[in-house]
Amino acid sequence: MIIKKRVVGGKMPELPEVETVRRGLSELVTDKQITGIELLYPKIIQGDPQEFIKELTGKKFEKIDRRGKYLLFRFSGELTMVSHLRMEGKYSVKSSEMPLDKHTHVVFDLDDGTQLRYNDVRKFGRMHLVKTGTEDDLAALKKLGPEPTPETFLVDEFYQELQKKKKVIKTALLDQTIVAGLGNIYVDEVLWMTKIHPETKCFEITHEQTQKLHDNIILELNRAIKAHGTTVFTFAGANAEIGSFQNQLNVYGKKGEPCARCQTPIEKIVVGQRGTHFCPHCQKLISVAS
DNA sequence: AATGATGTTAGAGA
DNA sequence: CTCTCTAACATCAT
Repeated sequence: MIIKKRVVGGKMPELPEVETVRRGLSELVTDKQITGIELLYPKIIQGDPQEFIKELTGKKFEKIDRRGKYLLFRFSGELTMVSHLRMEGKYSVKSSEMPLDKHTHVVFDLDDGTQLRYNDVRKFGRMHLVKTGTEDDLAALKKLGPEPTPETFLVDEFYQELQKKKKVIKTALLDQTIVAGLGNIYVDEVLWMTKIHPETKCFEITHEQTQKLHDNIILELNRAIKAHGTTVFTFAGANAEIGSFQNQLNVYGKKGEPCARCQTPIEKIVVGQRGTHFCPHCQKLISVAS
């Protein structure tokens, strides 16, 4: 007996966590066939739940892709399930013998006696079934900015976008339309790395700062992917913490602790209704124009 | 005990 | 179109 159950997905599904889930789940479900689906909380499904069950039953997992924080499950029959974990969504593959967790909302029965289970305490996650190739027509994916890779995320375009925006940089980086994948944690980290105050107006950020910010976004997300995000994998009842990125955070959740660069205590404020951590010494607000 | 905060995003309203 | 605020929901800390 090796692995009885495995939970893939942690509490912080930003891009690195979603990518970690994608990689972990790919190994667990690829080539398996869905023999049945139970919807314990049908609101997770966008569109007609009965149609969702009917269409996917009998289909086989071919691969899993990712776009921003969205998982794209590719099935036989030209079907794609677009899945967003929102705040606390998690997938697990377990034997059908294992009791269901209290917050399991969707169960896919697989042809090897296991089940792919979707668990989500706050029920914010959503799944959407579309014909493969039409996923970009979904409003959510259509407006998504470039993936944060050197090939797709271009400094000049980034700078042009920022120059057009009147809102503050923290809010802009969170909204997924300029660049996809950053969430509250990595935005705070990346702004600290680049020494930009989170309330800096986008149009006030210089080209040089934009270049550094761009490079740091790519660097930081890749570092986090390498550390497997903060994902917790569960092996046969014993927890094994594989994701280790929380050890590399510099400001998120560090209120009152000394800044790693200058020892000034990290402050926590609210920006755009989101908790925001920064170093008041390293990240000065240059202009207060509003 | 009641209130506020918690990783996200769609949708409403200005 | 852009921007801001709230709702969706459960749990935990204060």
